[in-house]
Amino acid sequence: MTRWLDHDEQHAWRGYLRMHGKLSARLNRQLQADSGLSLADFDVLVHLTDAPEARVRVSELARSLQWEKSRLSHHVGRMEKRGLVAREECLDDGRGAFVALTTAGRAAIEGAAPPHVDTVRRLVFDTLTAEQVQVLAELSDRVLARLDAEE
Amino acid sequence: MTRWLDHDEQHAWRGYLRMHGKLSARLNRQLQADSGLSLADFDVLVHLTDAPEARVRVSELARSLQWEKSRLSHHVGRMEKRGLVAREECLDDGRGAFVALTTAGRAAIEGAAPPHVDTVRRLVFDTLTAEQVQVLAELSDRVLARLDAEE
DNA sequence: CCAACCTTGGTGATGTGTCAACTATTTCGG
DNA sequence: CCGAAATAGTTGACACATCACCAAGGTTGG
Repeated sequence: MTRWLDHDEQHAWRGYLRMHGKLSARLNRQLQADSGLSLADFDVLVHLTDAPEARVRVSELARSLQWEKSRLSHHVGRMEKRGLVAREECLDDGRGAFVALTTAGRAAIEGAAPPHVDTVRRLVFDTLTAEQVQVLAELSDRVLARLDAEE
Repeated sequence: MTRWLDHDEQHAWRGYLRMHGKLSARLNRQLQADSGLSLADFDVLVHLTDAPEARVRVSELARSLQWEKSRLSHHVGRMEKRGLVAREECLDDGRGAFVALTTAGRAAIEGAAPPHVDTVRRLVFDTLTAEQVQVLAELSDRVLARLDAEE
């Protein structure tokens, strides 16, 4: 028998969905307007700058972004066309490929990051108490663990 | 000067993004597999069943879903093609239109809701403490208020 | 060695979201 | 009343996500 959500649960669930919807829309718009990047572009570029030689194997990138490989492949194709990243072949493994940060890509992320972080801070961290942030982290980890456990 | 996120903030932020990504992907997949509906379809149908005569003006639906009108228009078009909803003209206002629930649409939502709620409960509410749920609701309201204030 | 199999990565079709431009109708100031 | 502005909704172009499938290179057991 299905147990429906009670009043408080419904409040929490609807609030969460609503917040995420509006928040991500806002962040996307701001990023797009300030730097011409989408959130997805931003994530890709962040992962590349974090890498030792600013290049990462496609499958590793997919894993750390938690993206499907085909999504990443399409996305990298579009970013490549815009000059933000470049594909490089892998000598060790003929099937493999690297995604590498270009100069333009580095410039883009360096320009995009400060206003983006400012916005996140203003909308989220300056708005919440330290305790709320703490609980958000715990709660996320917990749901993530549950998701992983159900694989 | 940009203040970067400190360690705890970064943990919370990354965790939240990761959780939302995986959670929504999972919910979408489950709903799709069980009932052939997407989360977006589901939301539309829920709002229609909540309405007095199971039909709502397009702009009101857009407002309560917090969707852009063009998104809704496209989506309704696709749902109409699948027989889940029907468009009806509005006599009071020649520009206006209603979106109405069809019999097939009602059947779809009634079949989809129980397994969906079960999944949400299992992944989220059974996993979290009552206090965490409480904080999630508060925190969502707070960020939403901040977003609204910045209009 | 080599045939079956697995892994890496890409492709095309289709559904979905966003933006800007558009049509049709209503509303309202003068 | 008339014409400008506001409102309701649609459309087309394009970015994006997902699915099913494919191609080519690697791996391994017989």
